[in-house]
Amino acid sequence: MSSGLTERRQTILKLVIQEFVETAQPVASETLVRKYRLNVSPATVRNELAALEELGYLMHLHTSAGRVPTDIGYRFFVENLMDRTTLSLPEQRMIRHQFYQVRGELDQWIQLAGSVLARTAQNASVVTPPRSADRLRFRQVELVAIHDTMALAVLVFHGGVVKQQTMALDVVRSPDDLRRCAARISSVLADLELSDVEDLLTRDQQQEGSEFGEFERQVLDLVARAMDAFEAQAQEQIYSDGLIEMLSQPEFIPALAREDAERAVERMRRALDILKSGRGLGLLIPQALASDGVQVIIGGENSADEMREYSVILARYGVERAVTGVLGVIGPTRMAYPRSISSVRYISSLMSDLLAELYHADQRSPES
Amino acid sequence: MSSGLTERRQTILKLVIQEFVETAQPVASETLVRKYRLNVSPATVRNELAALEELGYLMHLHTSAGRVPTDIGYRFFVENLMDRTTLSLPEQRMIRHQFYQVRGELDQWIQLAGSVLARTAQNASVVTPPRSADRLRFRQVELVAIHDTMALAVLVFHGGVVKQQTMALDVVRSPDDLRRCAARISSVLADLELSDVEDLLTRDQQQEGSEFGEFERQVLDLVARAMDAFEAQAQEQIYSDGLIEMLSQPEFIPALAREDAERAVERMRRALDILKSGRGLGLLIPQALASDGVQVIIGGENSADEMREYSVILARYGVERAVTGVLGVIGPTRMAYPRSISSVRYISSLMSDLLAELYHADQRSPES
DNA sequence: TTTAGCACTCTCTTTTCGAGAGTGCCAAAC
DNA sequence: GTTTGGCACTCTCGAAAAGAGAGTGCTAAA
Repeated sequence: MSSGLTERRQTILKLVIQEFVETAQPVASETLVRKYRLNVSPATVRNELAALEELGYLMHLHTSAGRVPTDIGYRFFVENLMDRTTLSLPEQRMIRHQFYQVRGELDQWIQLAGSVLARTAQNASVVTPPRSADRLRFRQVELVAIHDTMALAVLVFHGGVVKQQTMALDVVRSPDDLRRCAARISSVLADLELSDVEDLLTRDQQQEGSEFGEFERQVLDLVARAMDAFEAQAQEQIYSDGLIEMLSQPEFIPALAREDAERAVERMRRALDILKSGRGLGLLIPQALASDGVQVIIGGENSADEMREYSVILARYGVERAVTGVLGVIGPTRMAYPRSISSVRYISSLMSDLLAELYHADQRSPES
Repeated sequence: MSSGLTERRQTILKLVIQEFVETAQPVASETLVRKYRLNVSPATVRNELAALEELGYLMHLHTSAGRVPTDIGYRFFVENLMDRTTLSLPEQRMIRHQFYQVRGELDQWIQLAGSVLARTAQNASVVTPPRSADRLRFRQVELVAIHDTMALAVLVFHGGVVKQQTMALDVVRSPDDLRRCAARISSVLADLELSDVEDLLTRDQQQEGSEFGEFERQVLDLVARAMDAFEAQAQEQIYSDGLIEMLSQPEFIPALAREDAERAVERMRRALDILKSGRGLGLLIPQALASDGVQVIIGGENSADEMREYSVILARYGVERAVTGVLGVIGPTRMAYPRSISSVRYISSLMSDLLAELYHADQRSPES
């Protein structure tokens, strides 16, 4: 009978997980003894493995196969057994340098974060753009003529959000004309939210003589439409990268995953779907947005059924009370947790620092 | 002996291709007779199939399998046999409506074009953003304070290209201060290209007292850097979509593609790589940019070896002498050419019209 | 408690075999 | 001369069988 998780069993569990993560093959008692020079015989290890199985940390695919960790096993590993490493200093330096090279371009940060995460964790990555918890607030608009009957409206919102829209002009307008209109709108709408803008529009429509010229109304409509579109899609945007890295994991290679090739293909297709649609992640992201530190969700711990074979590692980044986003790694449960976690931790703190600079908050994160 | 491509042989070739495109299975003589109610016996059809094979239009995987089209067969089909259809009017209307809904947002056009192409052709799509053949020309800059020590620079270039950059401020600056600086820079750099900007910078550096203040120089540097970055990445940007659609084709499903599952997976991985890296497309796109009409590249006609099993359908879109891009469909050679081609043709002409409006060119494309 | 020995189980691979599909060819029919 | 029925031939595909190998679980001894 099992008498709990003794020291030695923990050691063996740790070795099984490390070995399995490395080789993607069920781990046999003899392999452990040989590879890690344990001072006991395979038979002893077998007894311990059987105990670990009974305790729920390992499982057996069939009688004559080695052991494979369960979700519970991984969980225990992540919480208690794992070496808490950080990325090596040269790696950190290289990553910081890459971010430096795209300084000033927030869009690029997101892409870069995704690509770095994917490369270091050798799995897929997800990044949501930094978002303010507040509603979008208007700041100013610039109107630039592209040619006689077409203008570009550059809308700037609080928090540095910029949106551009082209608009048709009913009549030819001089640059001065445009500038004057932009200035007027900018001052009228300054600091307003979408609902305020809409109120203003309906109020103006109801009274007899409109306060605004026809063109000004056109611009106002455009602003309202742009804000609406932005808020509508704000929640859903998830940038992802590293598909190829993830699909290079043995789980997706029938020759290595000892199983029906059929299933490997089906799995591939599903993984694609998860990343493209964000289904299965939907709940996790708001959750991560509301939590501190690095979240690790292992396999079936995730409520979404199609995610039962995947683990997700997420961390919030950004500046609290100003803008926050989520970034993380997603891959098969057989994942190099220490490396993935440290990578997520590092990138999130780096991004937080970068954003803090931008938002002038001097609350540097502990790491970095 | 074969005596050329008689009428009947052409009919049969057409049927074989249609049947194969539909079912993804080698086509047998009896199937043709039964399904298309030919008034000849299977034996006659077999003779014709043998002749078509000798002429190079069909091939045989092994003795007792039906016929499959060769690249040459597809080529002849596309040039001579294919029904030249267009998308149905309801489809056209729906697509136009979708574009209308994102009017004014060029970035969205590109995404939408990709998604529509992928859906109608049930294959992957590629779209390059519209680019001017000319170098980037500066138009104006706006500086907006994000907070005391951070500003957002919105750079507007000719042709409606907008780029945003954040920049750190060494000292606190008032909105007026920023506006004045932006105005100065805007007028100094107006209509200049990258090389001009760089010249101006070095020239200013060489003379004793700089013409610009320290802050102004900082903004100038930023402009130069942004223009450089833009031009560097301008060529390479390829947006792609429809991966899932393509990978749902039988070629990627081992159960349906009668062959080693191993190979299907490998093929999947390669397809991914092609779309992500754009390798194998590299040459095709500049080529399409220099050609009129819809380009069809079938299988091995493409010089890139990894593309031997794929066909690419490309068309240029945009306004000649102003901005042009390329869009198209990519998928297995067994592709619904009529539909894909008409879809590429329609979307490219639609995008051309939209851009023409933007660029005030009244050269509407023939279709649409 | 540990360990050696060994039977047992299950998978994975290879081989074999038969069924089925479809062709190619020949000789007769039109 | 073209078309067609008949039929042998070829090759694939799937199922079944057999053998090898891996690893366990159990037992009994150290």
